[in-house]
Amino acid sequence: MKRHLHELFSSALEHLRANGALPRDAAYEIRFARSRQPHHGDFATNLALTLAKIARRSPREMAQLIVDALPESQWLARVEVAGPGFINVFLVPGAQFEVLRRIREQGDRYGHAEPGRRILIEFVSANPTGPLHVGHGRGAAYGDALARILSAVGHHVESEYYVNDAGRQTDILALSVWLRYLELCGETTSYPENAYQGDYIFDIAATVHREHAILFCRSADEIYSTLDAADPESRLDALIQRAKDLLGPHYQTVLKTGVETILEDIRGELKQLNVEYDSWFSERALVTQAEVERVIADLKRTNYMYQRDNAWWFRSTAFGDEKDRVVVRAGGEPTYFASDIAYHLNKLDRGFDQLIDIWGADHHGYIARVRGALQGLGENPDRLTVLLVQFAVLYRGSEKVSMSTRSGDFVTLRELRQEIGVDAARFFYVLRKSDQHMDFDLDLAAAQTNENPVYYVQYAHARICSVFRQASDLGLDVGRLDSADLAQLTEPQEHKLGATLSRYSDVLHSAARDYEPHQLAYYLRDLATEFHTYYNAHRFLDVEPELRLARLLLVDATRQIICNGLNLLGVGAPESM
RNA sequence: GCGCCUGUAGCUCAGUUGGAUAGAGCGUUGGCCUCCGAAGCCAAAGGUCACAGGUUCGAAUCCUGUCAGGCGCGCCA
Repeated sequence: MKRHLHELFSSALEHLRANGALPRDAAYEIRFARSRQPHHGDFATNLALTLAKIARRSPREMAQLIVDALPESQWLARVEVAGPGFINVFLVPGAQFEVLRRIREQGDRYGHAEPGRRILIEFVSANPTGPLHVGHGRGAAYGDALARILSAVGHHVESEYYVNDAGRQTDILALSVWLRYLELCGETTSYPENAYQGDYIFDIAATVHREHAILFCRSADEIYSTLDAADPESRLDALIQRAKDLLGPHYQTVLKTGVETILEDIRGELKQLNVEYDSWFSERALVTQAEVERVIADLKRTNYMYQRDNAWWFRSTAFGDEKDRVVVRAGGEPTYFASDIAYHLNKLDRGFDQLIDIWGADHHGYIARVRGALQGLGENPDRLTVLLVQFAVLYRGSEKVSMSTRSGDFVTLRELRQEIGVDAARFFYVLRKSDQHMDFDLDLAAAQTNENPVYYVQYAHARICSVFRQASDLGLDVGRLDSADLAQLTEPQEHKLGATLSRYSDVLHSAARDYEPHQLAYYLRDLATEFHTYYNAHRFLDVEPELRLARLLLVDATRQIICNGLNLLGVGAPESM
C-alpha cells in the first residue's frame, strides 16, 4: 500500500515539475507515516512541508497543489491538507483488510522474504569457567531472537558460540578444581581468594576424585614450598605453574574435565532457553592448528607491528584506538587479542558477508582494536558489526547483587528460569532495548510472574484458539475463510486490528534493520491489546454467517501473526493456558 | 582526567530516524462476567521529556555546555 501511495505522489510531483510549479532540480524524498490518530487518516506525509521553501510557497498552498495533481486511485477515499501542511490520506474501507488474505495464504511464512546476506552471529560466548548467570541471559535472549528475525527477513544466518578454552581463565579453573580435589584427598590447602569460589568447583573436583581416585594427589609441602609471589595474582600464576610441573600430562586431564563439565552445563541451560547454536568454536583449536601463529606472522609483515620492551605491539592507534595493543607478550605468549584476530579472520574466511558479534558493554573499548586489526590485514572492517548489550544491574529488593563469576556470588540463569519460566524470562529480557541499562529486580521478576506481559500476548493466542474450538464444537462451518467478504468488517475495533496486522511486515523489517528485537515484542503487545479490546466488544460466532466468516478470518490472521512473532522471540504460543 | 552508554509518570520502560494533543505495563481510584476464557475490558488521576542555550515552519529526538548515574581505559579474558 505504501508503494502504491509512493507511485501516486511521484506522479503528482512530476506533473508539478512539468508545469513549472516546482523547480526542475528540486530534490525530495517521499515518506509516509502511519497516522496515530484516526481523524488524521491512515497515512500522512510531510512532503509539502519539506518542499515549501524550495517552491517558494506556503506549506499549505504547496500541499494543496500536490493533492490537486494526484491521479485517481481505487484505494483512496479522500486526501486532506491539515495542520501546518501535512497531507493526510484516507483509504477506502476494505483496503486495510487486503492483508488478511495474504496472511491466510502464507501462514507461518508470512512476513518472510527472499534470501539476503550470509550472516554469522556470535553471542553469549561466556568463558567456560562457571555456570551462566543472569547477565548472560540477556545476551542469549537478544542474540537468539535477532538471529531468528534476521533469518525471517531472508538472510542466511548461522549462530556460533566462541569457547574461550585456552588462556589464563581456564588455568585458574583447572587450579581451582585441583585444589578442591586435594582437599578431598585429605590435603590441607590454603585456597586462594582469587580462585573460583563457586560450589560447582566442589562438584567437578568430586568427579575428578571419583574417576581418578588419588592419582593426582600431591602433598601440600610440594605445592607450597619455595612459592614466592609479590601479589595475589602472581601467586595464582605461580600456583598454576606449580600444578603444571607436578601433574605433567595429568594437568590437561583436570583442565579438560573442568571445561567440559561446565560447557555441558552451559549447553544444557541454553537449550532449556530454546537457544541452540549451529556451531561451537574452540579457541584451543585455533591455537593448536597454528592459526594464531599464522596471523601474527601476517601482522608482522604489515607496517602495523613493532617491538617494544620485548613485546610485539599492534599499532591500533592508526585505526582510531586510544593506544597500541600487545599481541605477543615479552615471554613469547600471544595475548587473547591475538587469538581473537585469528578467530575473526577465520570467520571471514568461511565466506560470510557479515559478522555480528554481541558483546557485553564492558567490552566496548575492544571494538576499535579488532576492527583495526582486520583493516590492517587488508580486510574491510565494515564486515564486522559489534552490538553491545548493556549490563543488567541486579537487585534483590533494593539491594544490589554482584555478578562476579570468580567470587561465586551471583545468581545463575538456571535459578531465574526455574523461578519464572522460559517464556517469561525470554520476553522480559527482550522487552528492553539492548543498549539500554536495565534494572533487574529478581524479587519483582518472581513476584510479577503472573503479570508478565508475555502471558498477556499468549492469552490472546489461546483465546483465539479457544474460539475456533468452540466453533468446531458447535459444528459451524469455518472451512471457507478464504472466501470471506471483507466488506463485512466495519467496526472501529476491526479497522484498528486490521491496521495493526498490516504493520507486522514493517515491524519485522525494521527490527531486523536496526537489530532491535524489542520492536517486535512491543508490537506483539499492541496487537494483543487490539485483540482483547475487540474480543470484549464483539462476538464472533453468534452472528450472521457472512459476518462470522469475515470476523473469523480477521481473528485467525491475528492468531497467525502472534504465533509467528512469538516464535521469532523464542517464546511458545500455547493453544490453551 | 579521557572514551562509550544513559537521564521521559511514584516504579520499570517505549517513543516508527525532526512531525500534529509525549505513550504502555506495574502501582493508585472507580466501573464491567445469567453472554465464545476476568491471565481480560472500560474510565480516572499521574509529565517543566535532568538543566541551560542553539539550529528551523516544528525538537523528547539534531548541536554545544552543565549536572547526575553505569561501564571502560592491563604484557587479564
